[in-house]
Amino acid sequence: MSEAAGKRSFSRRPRAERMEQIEAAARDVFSRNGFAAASISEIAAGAGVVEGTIYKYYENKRDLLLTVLQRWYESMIADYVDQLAGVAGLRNRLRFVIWRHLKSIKDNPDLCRLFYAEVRGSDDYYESTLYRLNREYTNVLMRILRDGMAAGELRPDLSIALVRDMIFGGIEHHVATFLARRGELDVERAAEQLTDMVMAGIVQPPPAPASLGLEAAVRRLERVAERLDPPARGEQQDTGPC
Amino acid sequence: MSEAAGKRSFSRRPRAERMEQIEAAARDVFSRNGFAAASISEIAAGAGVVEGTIYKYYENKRDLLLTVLQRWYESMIADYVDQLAGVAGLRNRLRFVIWRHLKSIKDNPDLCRLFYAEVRGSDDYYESTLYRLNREYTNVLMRILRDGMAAGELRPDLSIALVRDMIFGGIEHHVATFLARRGELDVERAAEQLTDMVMAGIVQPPPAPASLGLEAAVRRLERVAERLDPPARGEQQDTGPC
Amino acid sequence: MSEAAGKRSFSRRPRAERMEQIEAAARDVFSRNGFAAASISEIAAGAGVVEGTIYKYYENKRDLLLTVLQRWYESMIADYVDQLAGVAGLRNRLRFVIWRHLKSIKDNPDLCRLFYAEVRGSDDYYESTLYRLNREYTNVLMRILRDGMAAGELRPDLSIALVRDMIFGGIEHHVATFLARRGELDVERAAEQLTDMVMAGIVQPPPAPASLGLEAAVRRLERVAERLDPPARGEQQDTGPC
Amino acid sequence: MSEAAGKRSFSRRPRAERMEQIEAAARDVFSRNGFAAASISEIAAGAGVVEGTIYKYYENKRDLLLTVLQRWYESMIADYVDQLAGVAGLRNRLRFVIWRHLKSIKDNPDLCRLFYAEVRGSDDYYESTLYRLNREYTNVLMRILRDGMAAGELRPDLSIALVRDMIFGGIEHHVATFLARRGELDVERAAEQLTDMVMAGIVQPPPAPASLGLEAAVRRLERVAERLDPPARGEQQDTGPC
DNA sequence: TATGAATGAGCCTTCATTCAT
DNA sequence: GATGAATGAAGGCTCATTCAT
Repeated sequence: MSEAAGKRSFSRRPRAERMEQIEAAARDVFSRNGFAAASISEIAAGAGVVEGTIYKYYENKRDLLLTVLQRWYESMIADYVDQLAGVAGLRNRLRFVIWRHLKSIKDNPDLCRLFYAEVRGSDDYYESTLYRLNREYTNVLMRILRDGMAAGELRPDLSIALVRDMIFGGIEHHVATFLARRGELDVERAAEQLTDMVMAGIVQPPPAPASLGLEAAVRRLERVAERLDPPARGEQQDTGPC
Repeated sequence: MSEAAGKRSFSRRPRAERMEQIEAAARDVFSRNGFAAASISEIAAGAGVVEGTIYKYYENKRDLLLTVLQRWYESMIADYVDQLAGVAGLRNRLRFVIWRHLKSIKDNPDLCRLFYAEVRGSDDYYESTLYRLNREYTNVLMRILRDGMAAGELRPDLSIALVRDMIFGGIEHHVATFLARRGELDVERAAEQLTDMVMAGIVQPPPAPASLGLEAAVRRLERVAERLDPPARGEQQDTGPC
Repeated sequence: MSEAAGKRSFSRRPRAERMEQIEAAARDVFSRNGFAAASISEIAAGAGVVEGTIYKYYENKRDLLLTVLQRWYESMIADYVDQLAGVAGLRNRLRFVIWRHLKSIKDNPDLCRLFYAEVRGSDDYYESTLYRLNREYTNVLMRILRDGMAAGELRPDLSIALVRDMIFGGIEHHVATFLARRGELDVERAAEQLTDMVMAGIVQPPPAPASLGLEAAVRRLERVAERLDPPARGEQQDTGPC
Repeated sequence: MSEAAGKRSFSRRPRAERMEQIEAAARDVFSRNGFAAASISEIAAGAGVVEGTIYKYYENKRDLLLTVLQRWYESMIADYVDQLAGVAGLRNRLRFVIWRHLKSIKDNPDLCRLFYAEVRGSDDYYESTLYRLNREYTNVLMRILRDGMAAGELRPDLSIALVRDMIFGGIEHHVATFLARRGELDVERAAEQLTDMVMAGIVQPPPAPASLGLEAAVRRLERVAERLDPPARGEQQDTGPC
């Protein structure tokens, strides 16, 4: 029902307007109360229609919720690829994706909460348009990763999907307290740190022990060479005692 | 279990035993139907008591859910620290934490789903015992990270909390399809990959400093060789000493 | 009334009509069982609607009760003032008020019992419309009393409110056994006696001032007679002149 | 059960003590919450016993309420007649009864409210001990009234029962706002006014028109007598001109 | 005598959804 | 297309009372 957006184009305008009214009201009420506590009658009142009218446009309450979230995702995707095109370099692109995701959450915590709490994890999600949109959305990151891997910038043994999980999962976990209205969210800082961590990992790169052994070996060779031919040119090395 | 069909047939039991019966039944029913669709009467029937009895032990339906999940968390925490004590080395410990978390999810996907879908994200969560247990649980990882940082094994500029978010968030995102009964979960593989990714990041390390040193050393050796025997032949190899 | 047994058989009715149906059924059920023992489902069945319909018109069970009693009060007030306008003289008006109140109780003992037992004395009563109606109702008496006082017919030192309490309280106490189905109620007799008692009090009036004056006058006449004809006979009587 | 207060005298002490504890707790809880909202478990907790124990002493919750109110009535009756014996004169005695009743209400508004709201008007009341006590209590007034009537102090045509209704009903109506915690209660003032009103009624005793006519007639007769025999002795009268 | 675990019957209420107008 | 009255199922929860221990 909601998918069939406008069959007869000559009556499309009022229909689209009605739907916008309803969806705006629904977004408000759902955001404020959550799905279960939201009532169709309140949404109807907010949209200036009666309950029955809503069922002319949406199959049921849940369809309305999904539609509201769909609109959100559509708006998020709209200029995503375009904007990304202006960002060059693996790191920058990765950071952009992370930053943008954090920003979307910060800008619409209520919708985000709805999505996390009411939609994702439910059985019908994987058959929904919302799921397809979500895949489209996350695929942007996947492509960046694949490109980076093809370019040799990323380790070839990685599971791209797992990297995606780590990024979106990490973000989601990070914003949990913010979404629960129990903490702030510093988008810039989190984006920077997450990008950094994802890129470079967490371990302190130790002075590579392997090359130390090689170094030592080379030095011994050099000493040998020096005995044969004492240093006289420009390069300095620490030499052992005689 | 459902033999007690007689009228007013008591079966006075110690408090703990009754609670175990009820909680077992509740775990089943909640797991099967989710919170909303679970009915107290079904739980009561499963436990072999009447509905009223349940309210002697639990404030309300939600309290019962939280208690069931509490018991799960308690059991997860029970031997956690002990087991971890047997694991040495930052990487191993990190991998153990990740592996164990994945394993808990794989072993109890239903409870896990309940926790994600019904509890976390609700308003009362942050005041619940469950929240305290969850903090206790995640603190194990936090301590490992802090120790690793103190030992200089981890980069000192990290946000420990963000590392935790990335790990648990990454796991959660990764298991989503499994929890939705739409995919398998390879605990070992995921643990290994996640540990690796978290530790080392995703970028292809640029030719390590060691190899840089080797290059330099080789050049020096070439120069030595040139002194002994000016270049005349085509191929060069490192030869042993006399 | 209960013909509508078909599945999903609507019988769309104007709002007022539906409410009348429901209130009639409610009045019956409440009267028969009292508030607590009355069940919404029984009321709904009696009204030929389903339970949910009742909640379209009334907030809750109690609101329904209050509405039922409101209607009663409204009907009592409807022609009250008009009828009273046809009654002249303080005593007659007072008697009419008392008589009418007794009559209302006799005509609707069930509603009256409901009002006394379930509403008056509860916390929400003083905020209810019913309370306002009750004040309106009793104010009719108050005005009569005030008028009587202004006209000098009533003692000026009276507390009007206390007179009202004595009248309505007296009536209420008097009808208690009748309401408890343990006695009869003779409206005419009670109205007459109460009016009389309220008006004149209970004490035996000492020989009225008028008779005192008569006594004195007779004595004076005797003295006049003595002057004309000094006492010589035994018995004295008042004799005419000449 | 509660009526059989102490069969075996050797275990009476502890039994009586227990009952006192329970009744004290019950009085508190009933007073605070009313009958319906009072829970046996709260009463039990307040008395330091378990629910089951209460049923050893009282048949059921209502029996406990009636017992609590019985104790109150017993205490009210205890010294009633004695005190009244010290009051002489119909008016004084009547005022004492009214005053004492008002005072009892003021001292125990909660118990009074319970009695009015929960007991009186219920079906079992007329069979209860409480009813017998109440009759005993009101009979004190009835006797006063009968005595007053026999002594000629009260009008012989009164319905004693109706006078009682007017007094107790008037009091009850008057204290209603106080019991609803919405007004104060001035015992002395109310007692005085009510006594006065009951005794003397509300009408302004008019200068008896009948005796005025007689007076005038007598005066004419006196003027006749004066013409026959002009005034010369000590008694003064207001005489007309001429 | 005291305990206190267990009983068990019901009712109010909600609200998404339908469909006659 | 819009209306909005009516549906109707479903379930959490309470608490006085009982009775085995």
